[in-house]
Formats: sequence, C-alpha cells, structure tokens
Amino acid sequence: MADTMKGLKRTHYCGEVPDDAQTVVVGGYVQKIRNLGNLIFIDLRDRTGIVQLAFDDSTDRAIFEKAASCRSEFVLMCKGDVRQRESKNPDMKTGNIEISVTDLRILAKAQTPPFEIVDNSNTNEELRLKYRYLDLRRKPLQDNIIMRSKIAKLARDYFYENGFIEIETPMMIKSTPEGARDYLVPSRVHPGSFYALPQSPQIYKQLLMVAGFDRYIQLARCFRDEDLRADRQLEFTQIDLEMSFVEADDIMAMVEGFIGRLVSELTDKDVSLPLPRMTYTEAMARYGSDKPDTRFGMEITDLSAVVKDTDFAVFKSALEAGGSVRCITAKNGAAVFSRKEMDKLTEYVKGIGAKGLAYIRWVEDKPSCSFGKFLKEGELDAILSAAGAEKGDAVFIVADKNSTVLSTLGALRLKAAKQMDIIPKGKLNFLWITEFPFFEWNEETQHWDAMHHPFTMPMDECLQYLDTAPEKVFAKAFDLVLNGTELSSGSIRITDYELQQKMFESLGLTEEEIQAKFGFLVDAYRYGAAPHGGMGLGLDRIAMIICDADNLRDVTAFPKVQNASELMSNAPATVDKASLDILGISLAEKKEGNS
RNA sequence: GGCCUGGUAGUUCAGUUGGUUAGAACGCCGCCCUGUCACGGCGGAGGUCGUGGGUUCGAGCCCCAUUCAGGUCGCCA
Repeated sequence: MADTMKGLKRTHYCGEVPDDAQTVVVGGYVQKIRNLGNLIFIDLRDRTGIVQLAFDDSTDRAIFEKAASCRSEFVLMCKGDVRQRESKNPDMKTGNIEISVTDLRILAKAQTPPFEIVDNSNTNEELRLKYRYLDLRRKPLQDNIIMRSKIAKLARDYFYENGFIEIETPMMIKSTPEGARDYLVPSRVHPGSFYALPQSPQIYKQLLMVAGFDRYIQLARCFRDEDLRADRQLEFTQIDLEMSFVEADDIMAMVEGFIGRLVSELTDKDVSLPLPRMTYTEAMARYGSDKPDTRFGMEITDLSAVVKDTDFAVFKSALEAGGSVRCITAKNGAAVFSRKEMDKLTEYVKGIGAKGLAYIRWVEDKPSCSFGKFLKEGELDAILSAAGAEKGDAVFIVADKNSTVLSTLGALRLKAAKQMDIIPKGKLNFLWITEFPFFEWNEETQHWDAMHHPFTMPMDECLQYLDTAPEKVFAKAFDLVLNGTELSSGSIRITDYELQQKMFESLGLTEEEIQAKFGFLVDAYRYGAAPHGGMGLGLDRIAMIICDADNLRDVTAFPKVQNASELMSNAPATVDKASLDILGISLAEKKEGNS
C-alpha cells in the first residue's frame, strides 16, 4: 500500500523553494536518484522545476531506507529543512539549497517508463504519443502547453478590456456543404438526420452581431474532416471575434493591438505597429504565395519581356498561350544545387503541376544553362542581368500559365531557402494580405467558387463587375500571415440581404438551395444589421510559432496523428450494433478477399 | 488516392560483399561507495531484426506484398 498525505500540506512548488525557506513540504515526481551509499540525493520534479532532496547520516534510518527504495517517476511528498548546499549548482534555479528530509511519503510507485522523461528526448514520436501522459511530463512539452494557456489568457484579457463579450456558440449545428468536409454526428431523436461539428462559428457570430452584441469573442473549437499536416489538426482552436460598426481597418487595428501585447508580454522579440500590408496580387507576383514568408528575399522576377523573342520552344509556347516566364535567383546557390539536386527539384516541380524546370548554375567563370543550346546570342546575358544573377548563383526558371508559374516558384522558393538554410531564426515577420479575389474558378466543376466565404463583402468599386467579370471582383478580406504561416483570416461581411442573395446567385446557387442552406441567415439580415466583420486567429498556430515548434502536435495536449487517429486512446473506434441501431444506422459490409 | 523517408534490446543507434553466438551507449536489475547533480566502480538480465511471402546451402542485409509512423501533393469556402 502506498503512503498517504495525511498530516502534510504542500507549502512550495519544487522549482520555487526560496533560498531562505526553513521547513517546507513539497510533492513531485522522482526525476533522478544519486545513491552514494551512505548519502542519497533525489531530484524531485514538478511543473515548476526541480529541487534536490538529501538523505545522510542525520536522516532517520527508516526514511533513509525508504529513499533508497525509490525509483524513477515515483510520486513523493516530503517534509524537510531547507539548508545551503556544500557545493552549489549554478545551473539550477534551486541550486543553492537542498531539503534535508524529515518525513518521506511514497504516494505512488511507478513502473519504469517506456522512455526516459528527459528534456531532450529523441524517442520516436509514435511511442511518445501512445504514452502521451508520460510525454507531457517532459518540461519542453509542459512549457508549450503552459505558453498556450498564457496566450489564451492574454486573448481574454485583451479583448475583454476592449469591450468584447465572450459568447459560446453551439457545437452541434446544421451541416453547410460549402468548404471543408464536416464531421457529422447522427441524431437519435431524428433518425437519418445529422448535426455537423462547426468548421468555425462563422454564421453564429454574424447572427450575434445582428442581435446587437456589438463585440464578440470566443476561444472556439473548430473541426474539419480533411487530411492532417504539420500545421493542420482536424480539431483546432480559433480566437474568434466579430465587431459591429467597423471597417476593415478597425478590425485590423484591434487585432494588431493584440499581436503587440502578445509579442511584448510573451516573447523576447519585438514587433512594430502597424504591421506591414500587401495586396494579394502583389504577394502572388513577388512571392508566389498568398502567405509569403518575408524573412528572406529570393523574390520572383518576370522574364517574359526579356525572352519575348526567344526561339526556345518551352518559353515561346508559354508566352504564346498567354502565360509567362519567371524566375527566382538563389544567391550563392550554385554550389548547393548540383546537377543531381536540380534533377530532384525538377521532379519536385513536376509533382506540383509544372511541366519542368529550366535552370542556370553559375559555378565556374561561365554559367552553365540547362537550355543554353536553344538560346540566341546575348539572350543568356539578358536573362542573367534581369535575374540579378552573379557568379556563384543559381537561377530557377519556370514557364507556363501565370498561376502555375507563380505557385511553382513560390513553392520552390521555400524549398530552396530551407535547403540553403537561409531563413533567419528568431524573427517574427507579420504581414497582412489584403484585397483577395472574391471568386476562384473551379476547373473541376467549371464554375466560380467563393475564395474566402460567401458572406464576404466585395470591395465597393468592384460591385459593378459582379455579373460581367467575376475575376475583377476583390473582397474586403484580409489574412494575417506570420513567417509564411496563415495565422488568421478575416473580412467585412455582407449585411445587405439583397446583395447576399445576389452573391449566392453568382456562386450558382438556386433560390431553393439558398433557402435550404442559408435561409435563416438571409432572413436575419432583413431585420437590420450594423456593418460588421471579424476574424478568427489560429490559437494553435500562434502557439506553435511562439514556442518555436515545427508541428501542432507539440503545442496540443492530446493531438491526432496523420491518419486522424489518436494513438493513446485509439480513437476513432467501432461501436456495437446496439448503439448503431438506436441511431438507425447500418454499415455497409466490408469487402473481403479479392481486393 | 499519389510521391518520398523511416521501423534492429526498454530507448537512441551501428551492423562490412548475404556467412559462426546480432553489437554500442543510455536505461533497467544486483553489489560497493558520505557531497552528487551526465555521480563513480564491479557484475548481470534483456532481441520473433515491424508483419507475411520469395530467392539462396545460408537473409537484419536481396526481391515482392503488407502494416505502422512522419513529410508532402491532392484536399483544407
């Protein structure tokens, strides 16, 4: 039987025992035991740090024996006298003192854990996720989870101070077939009907504005049934906000105020406000991305004018088809990108939709060009000059239709920068991306989709093109990007029901579909709504970047893995037939054999 | 669904051209040790080489399939 805590009440956390304390009671996990025979040291750990327990010839013999029987991760509580150490440990917060133990309780014994609970664990993540509760004992992970909590608290403090009201919106809502796949929850009371888990509280927060709450905030759990990535979990948290009587600038200023506090209070870095802005069109032209990482250069150069008279068939046909020829220049990249590496990159760009990759490597005195034999006298020099290339550089050129050229070079730019290791660490480059296109042409369905969401207000000067030229319609939408990661997405909403109706029609929805899917929303705006808009900031992604993690799993207590399962609990799991029967659900037989 | 990477003691890894009994470090267990803090010393236990099949006299190593994990493309209004 384990000991009890009877008669002991914790007075200090392990990492916070002050040098001048006298008698203390601490509790924690055994981090490390150093048994020197007639002298035993135990490092006791809790979430605040470590304190050293000492057992020697002044220790009661029974207590000494008990200390000798302790093992890693045993849960102890002890009372003792704080004394100065004979030799201090300057690397420890409590390194000046130790606790001479006068009462020791083993509150729980522990099996040897499947991996060591140490700060810099190299252990396979699969195993750590299976024993997540042990992995979470490690300080780096505890620090991340605690930082996440601080960010959440700061968000509440900041937005509460600015007059926001926290309101919970429902988790069980009606499925809206736009956007990502919904997680569906079957209804027992209405067999054959389903709730959806929210992808965001979008519609509800707009209705809260219609209701007159004026300023709303929620730390909202959101769900999307799409494949996971390093920066994408299927459930995640948004700092979700909405404001009435505002323009886009007002929302951006409010969010910038939060970002300013976030950076100054929770990091050792600086940020200057207002944050820089860039239009979507400019971001695509310069960086080939709507979430550009501006911590390094390597911007895209348009070579179309330089090669307009070329005989090189690849460039010529791209230009004739209305496309372009563009490049990025990797300074001092010729050595990094050998012929072999170039072949790999060529395969890479083919994998993301480009037809191929033309390149120039300037290693020796003369640049070597993958398409040199097709060029006329002087053309290579003109390209190099336009690209700003010098000896030692590598130039990557893509020719195709514009969207392909830009997205390919954008992806290549990131890949090359990572490979060259030129992305500066410790920088926080925030950037607003504004003036997004409203519509996006969907090749598959051959009609226009809403790029942001269909409740986004078009820019005033674009309203005239709604019927005639959808590609000329830009939206009052703005994304906040940090170091190449989309943190946040916001917009001014349509508050005029006639305009909303019109937008739905432009997206190809029939009157019946509009009524069935969004009838209650359209109806709501018939009763009057102040101009409003808002944002959703990805709490997980903010935490990830502030904690310098490269994966959301490292800032999520119990994350899912790539195949959307949770390795600790093995969710999702089958349920028994009786449970399904109650819901009126029958499963298709699994195919056996010849598959 | 496609592509790429990985799976060898509890953990992290090594393992030669396919060749005897698969190694190291840390951890674990036992003994010794009064100032450690990466304690030290001595000894010990611990392996279906992810799984299944194939080639071979012989497979951790070669081939095929499969599974698990990671990254990525598609997807993510």
